[in-house]
Amino acid sequence: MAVKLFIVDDHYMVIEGIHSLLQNEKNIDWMGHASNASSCLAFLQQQQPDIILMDINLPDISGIDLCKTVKEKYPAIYIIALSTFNQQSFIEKMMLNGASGYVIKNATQQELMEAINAVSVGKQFLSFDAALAIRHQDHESDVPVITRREKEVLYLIADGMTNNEIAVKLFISSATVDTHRKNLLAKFGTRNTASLVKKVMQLNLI
Amino acid sequence: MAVKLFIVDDHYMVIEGIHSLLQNEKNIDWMGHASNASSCLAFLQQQQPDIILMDINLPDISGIDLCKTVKEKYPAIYIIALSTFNQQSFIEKMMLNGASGYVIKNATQQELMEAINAVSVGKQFLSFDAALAIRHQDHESDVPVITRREKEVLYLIADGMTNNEIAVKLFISSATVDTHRKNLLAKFGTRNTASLVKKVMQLNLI
DNA sequence: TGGGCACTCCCCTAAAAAAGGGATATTTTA
DNA sequence: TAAAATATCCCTTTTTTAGGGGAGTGCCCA
Repeated sequence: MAVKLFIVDDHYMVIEGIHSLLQNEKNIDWMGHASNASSCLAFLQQQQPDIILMDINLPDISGIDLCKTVKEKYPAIYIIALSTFNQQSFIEKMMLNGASGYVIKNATQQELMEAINAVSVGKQFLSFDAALAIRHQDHESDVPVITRREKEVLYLIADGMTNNEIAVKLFISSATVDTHRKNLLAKFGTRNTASLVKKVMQLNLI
Repeated sequence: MAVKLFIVDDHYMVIEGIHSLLQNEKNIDWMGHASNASSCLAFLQQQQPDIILMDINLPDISGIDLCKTVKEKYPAIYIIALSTFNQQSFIEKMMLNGASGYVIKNATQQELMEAINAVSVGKQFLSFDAALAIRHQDHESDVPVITRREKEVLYLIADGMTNNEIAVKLFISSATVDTHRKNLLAKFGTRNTASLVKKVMQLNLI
């Protein structure tokens, strides 16, 4: 039985490329494509594919959020994330939000078919390059647990405010802000504000 | 006479998409593709196409630099930049480096052919969406122009190094590093390191 | 009910950065 | 070639951080 496939990607050339790669596959039933999240959701109200190939970068809502929404409304649909090399950090979130696999946009026809076949029977598929990327990420970026107050202070630090300014804003002493700042540096294992902000941005906490 | 076309893009799906879009065009002579800058340059030593469709994001050298190199060595080759929506800021640089046009990766077959036809007779082609995009960019996210040295210093600052450490690393005085730091703060319109790093990360310069 | 945690505040010193200023080579480029 | 941009260096002063330390209060929960 053919797998009903739908694609969400804002790049027409990518859609055309995938279409071209899969046009000779007999067990693929090409249902069409959407170029943004909202038209994808509109389509799903009419028909449901078995598998959605979903880009992470979409013009309206991010693929990460769209993935979550789709899985909540249609748990039976399997989602394969489509990603670029530079987006490894998002892939984990995509998987957490219910994606069953991901392939990188320069995957070959063979790799793409492997992914579709694996996912269509309920397995997970992680493309080799991306799996490598995630492993890298795993042992160098364990997100520390920070408290509510620390997070507040962190945001204000990243906005360029000094301890004194933050103290005024939060109605606390600048000594307290300093303590929070020290704890943040310790928790993130960073030496100074610059590396703290960089790390926090990389972890997408801001 | 057929236009000899070559493609440089690191995403196989995009190449396949373009190939598929153009396969029925009689006046296109598909010469092949490269997935990075160095294999593109290697190819050009053997054969020269009339037009290169060149992605801006390449794994080794940026398309912007590759464009410059190619135009210096082979001025007769016309280059059309391939871009994503988010990369409007680079397009201008691409044009400055000798590109004759650009199309966005979700261009239709018709748009792509218009671009190729225009460029092959020496005209410029600016895709509508991208032209709009450039106008948008102008007033909402002006990425400041920073020098090579400033960029080096910026990276090291974001890595948490102090002026002294950077000075040792770059074999310059810490006073010089301080000057670069001041210029960076001024150019990005930020008050301190924290907001500088945040802004730079947001602009995807790191 | 007592330990753990979050939040608050304070002390100290040394280091670093921010914010002014100015100056002089060198390299690019128009 | 001359102007412009870039890279280099130095000065002062003030503000801010970093890195130690300790310490009290309130809250949750085992």
